[in-house]
Amino acid sequence: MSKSNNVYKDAFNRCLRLLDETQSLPSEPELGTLLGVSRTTVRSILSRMEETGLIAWNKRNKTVLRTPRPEDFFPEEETDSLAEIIERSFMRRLLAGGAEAGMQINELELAREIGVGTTSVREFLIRFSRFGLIEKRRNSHWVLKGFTRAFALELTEIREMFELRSAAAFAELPVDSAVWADLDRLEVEHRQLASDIATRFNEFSELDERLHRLIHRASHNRFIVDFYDVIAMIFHYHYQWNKAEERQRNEVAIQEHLAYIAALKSRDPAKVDIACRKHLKSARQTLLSSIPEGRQAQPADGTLTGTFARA
Amino acid sequence: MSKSNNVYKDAFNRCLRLLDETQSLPSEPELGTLLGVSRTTVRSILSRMEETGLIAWNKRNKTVLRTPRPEDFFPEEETDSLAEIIERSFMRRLLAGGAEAGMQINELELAREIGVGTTSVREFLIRFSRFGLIEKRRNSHWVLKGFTRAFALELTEIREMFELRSAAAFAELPVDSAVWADLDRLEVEHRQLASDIATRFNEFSELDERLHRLIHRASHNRFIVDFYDVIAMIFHYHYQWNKAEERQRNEVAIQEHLAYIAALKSRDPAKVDIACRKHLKSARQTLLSSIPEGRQAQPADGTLTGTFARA
DNA sequence: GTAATGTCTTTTATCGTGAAAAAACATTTT
DNA sequence: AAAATGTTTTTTCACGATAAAAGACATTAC
Repeated sequence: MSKSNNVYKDAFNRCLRLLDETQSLPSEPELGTLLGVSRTTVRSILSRMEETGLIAWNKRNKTVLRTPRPEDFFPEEETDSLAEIIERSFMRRLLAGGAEAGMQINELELAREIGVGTTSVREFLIRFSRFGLIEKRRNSHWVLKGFTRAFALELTEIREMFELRSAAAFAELPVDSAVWADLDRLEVEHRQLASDIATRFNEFSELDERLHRLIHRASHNRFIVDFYDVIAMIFHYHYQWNKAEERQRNEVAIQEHLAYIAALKSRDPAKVDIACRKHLKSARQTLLSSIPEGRQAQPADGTLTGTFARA
Repeated sequence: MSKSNNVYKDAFNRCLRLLDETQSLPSEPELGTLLGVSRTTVRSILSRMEETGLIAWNKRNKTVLRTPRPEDFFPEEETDSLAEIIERSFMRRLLAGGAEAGMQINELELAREIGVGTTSVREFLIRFSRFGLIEKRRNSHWVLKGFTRAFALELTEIREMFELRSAAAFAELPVDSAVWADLDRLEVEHRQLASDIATRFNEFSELDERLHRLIHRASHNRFIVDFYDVIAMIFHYHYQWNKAEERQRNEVAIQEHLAYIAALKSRDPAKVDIACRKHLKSARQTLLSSIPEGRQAQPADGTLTGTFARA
């Protein structure tokens, strides 16, 4: 089947949303930058838009003829990259339970179950291995290390080390640095979210990631910045996994963030250290509480497949 | 061409060396464990040994008939795994000069030049990316970030953080822990090497890695332990790259190691901290001095190929 | 009856191939 | 002549296929 054209479909959908706002589209290179794709893909998009009567296209002239209808969009599920599909599928199996530490992971079976080629699965597993949840036996299978309490503790240990250092570096950034404006913007968004918490509490995770990434970037260390990918991945799935008291947890976290932001703005190392420690401590608690020691939940339905096999 | 049988060839060679010592070989499963391969591979090895008259093989009876001759061995270069071949080839290009930050890496070209399939190169690059020297542009090429001073500084920053913590954890290990025996053994080896330094100075790098890995393991943190892979890789190639004053550098390092070991054995946190800091500081100096700021050496011969292309 | 050997099956490692997407080059338009 | 469009080439991404290697099962030896 070779390669899916999800890049084209996704960019097409995003381009459709642009149509609402303007009467005519910009030049091809400009559109390419806007959508983050090559001109080749832009031209495919324009071709289809012309065919389906959305625009009239003649050289530099791309006039919008009508507003897009729901049926103009490609189905959402066709816009995901293979890597995303595999990751979701793999994580669902991992969190669905029955995936205990020490189990073997079978590339071929995983590929068959997801309905993709083995190469893509292999590449995914290699990329995924840096999260510390799986390990390769040379010339043989992968071993699941498990989403355990030990994992969470090791992860948070590094996180705390890195974030304390980054926060300290952040506070020392010159006052004319652009980060202070970014921080102000994040503060405003935090306040808005805090006042709308009843309805928008699930928007917190995105804000959370943005704040922490901003702080980590102050370290100017690629290993620290890259490590946030591990944290972000875990929290992304953790938020989906642990919905208990989500609203209350997020409400607390927002207040901690605001205190943290205030401390950073004070540029007082001692204050920064205290606020940072406090937030990290409760973040660790939240994560740990979602991983009961002897977690071995069985899947609710018959979904348990042979992806993970007893060793 | 599918897959090379380097696992078999390498295990065969290693098995040949066993022949010198014994009159008859152990059982197939035992040999498998010994050589780290499956019984399937063991049987292939035994078959060939029988064919070439090295052993007489009848069921459980594997009698050695003669000592192996040089021509019995497979050539060394046929025993390397593809991943090793690709890594060496890639690193040679990287260190040969002309590989400046920002350049593009071309998978196809790299594959062609090394004479392997693109899949293997892709997988290598994904694995290699965790070292922080290259970065992927989505749906597009890889970008070389370069073996620069900034890289070395970021690397050592993390290394120092991790090692100080590991060393502190090491000193707190109970006295009956097995690590103290390992440490004693390493101390002896260090002393032996120190007295033979004139002839064996190039054996230091292996000892260096063993000591640091032992210490890092005390952290009981997979991220810290795994990070040593990055350091090991860099130092491995760095040792090949920078031969200037190698003997003297290693002599100093051995003394620092011995002081470090003594500090650990004292189990006094303050002493450990001092010895660790001192050694890390000179390790950083050594690494930094091998990366002159404006390094842009051109290759000595016409080896510069299109693997790295100007952006 | 445990542990080896003998045989058969499954999985991993690697390649060549082809479509999607990017990038390079050539031509036109303003 | 700078920046767009039109055209061609190259590269990336993903698949199925195949030999090497691992693993499972059946049989024999002690």
